[in-house]
Amino acid sequence: MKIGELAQQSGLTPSRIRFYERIGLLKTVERRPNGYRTYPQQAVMILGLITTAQRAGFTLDEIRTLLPSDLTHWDHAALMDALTRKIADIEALQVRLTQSRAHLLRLIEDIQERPDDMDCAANAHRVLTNMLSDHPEALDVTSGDIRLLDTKDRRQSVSPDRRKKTASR
Amino acid sequence: MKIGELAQQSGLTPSRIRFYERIGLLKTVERRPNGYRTYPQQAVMILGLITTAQRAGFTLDEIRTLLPSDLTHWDHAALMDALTRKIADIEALQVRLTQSRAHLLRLIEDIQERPDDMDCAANAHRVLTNMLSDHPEALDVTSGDIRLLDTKDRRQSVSPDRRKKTASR
DNA sequence: CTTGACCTTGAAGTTAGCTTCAAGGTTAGG
DNA sequence: CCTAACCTTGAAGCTAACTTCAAGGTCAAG
Repeated sequence: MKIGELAQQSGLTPSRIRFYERIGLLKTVERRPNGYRTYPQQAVMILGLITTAQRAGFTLDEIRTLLPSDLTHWDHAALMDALTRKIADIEALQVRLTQSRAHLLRLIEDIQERPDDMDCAANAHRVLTNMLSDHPEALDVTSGDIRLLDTKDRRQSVSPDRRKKTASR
Repeated sequence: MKIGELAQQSGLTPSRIRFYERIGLLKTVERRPNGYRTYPQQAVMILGLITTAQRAGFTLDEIRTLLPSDLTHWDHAALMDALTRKIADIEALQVRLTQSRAHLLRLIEDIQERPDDMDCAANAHRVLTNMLSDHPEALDVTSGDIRLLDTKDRRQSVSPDRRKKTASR
């Protein structure tokens, strides 16, 4: 099977498949005399596996370390471990989302609850003050590193702009 | 207040504050004769507001369009609309996470449920087949664009690698 | 009058996961 | 023989939200 056909059958683009090969997620495949890649039927399954894992929140890096070159020889322990940790990540994210949602709902209520005798400017100030004093860290779940989330750990190492919450509290 | 002090009080880095100014999220501030930026006390609140909004899942772009130059003059309708939509986004993501979690749990169970008379290779194949036939689109929530999620709409326009699910199903 | 902690700027780097481009070789059909 | 639809490669571009770098100005203390 040439790359175009594999693309059709897997639902991915050829560029994506070549990309996966480049980063070592797919092992280098056989070539025809003319240089064209030739894939075995199994490749469809591997690609399906990869996209499924991605949807479950695994990064390509994680998938690469878990995927054995031989699909029948998995590292059972590592796999179970990864699955378990990913579930924990998802749960942490769920907690965070629940809090965010609640926070937004409270905010909406708070905005609508303007006392009759208060003008918009004062109300804006009231709401803002409420909001900023609201989450005394509550939302700071600083969750695990699940890639469904944009949690790129923005902490710093040792660098020019080295302060960030130096003092206070 | 100079930028360093604002950084301390807000918990952000100076580079980040300057960056926010560059992209038009913060309006250009006053300068001292020597070129240093000078911030009013209010700036702390604005930055707090921005980071809070970010944690709730708003992108800087969204925040920019919602933030009025005068903190006491909000576009009430647009704000409510955005908040409501963000809540919907969060809920969509929660649905997706619940499905992912369930999927992973089922997978773990499935792996452990190996029939006594089956070897690991065959079990691997069984599990894989199960998994790939499992989600007949169920996980394809293709949720809203909440930035907590890595949902960069990978659909294509008109391009070289123009096929992606041309036929099938 | 030197040191070091600030401040300034514009440009380039980072991460993840791809896509797009440029410049070409191959092949099947008419 | 030509054309269109494939295939190849390496390099560069994209997005978001920053950070880092280089090269330099400012200022208070000792």
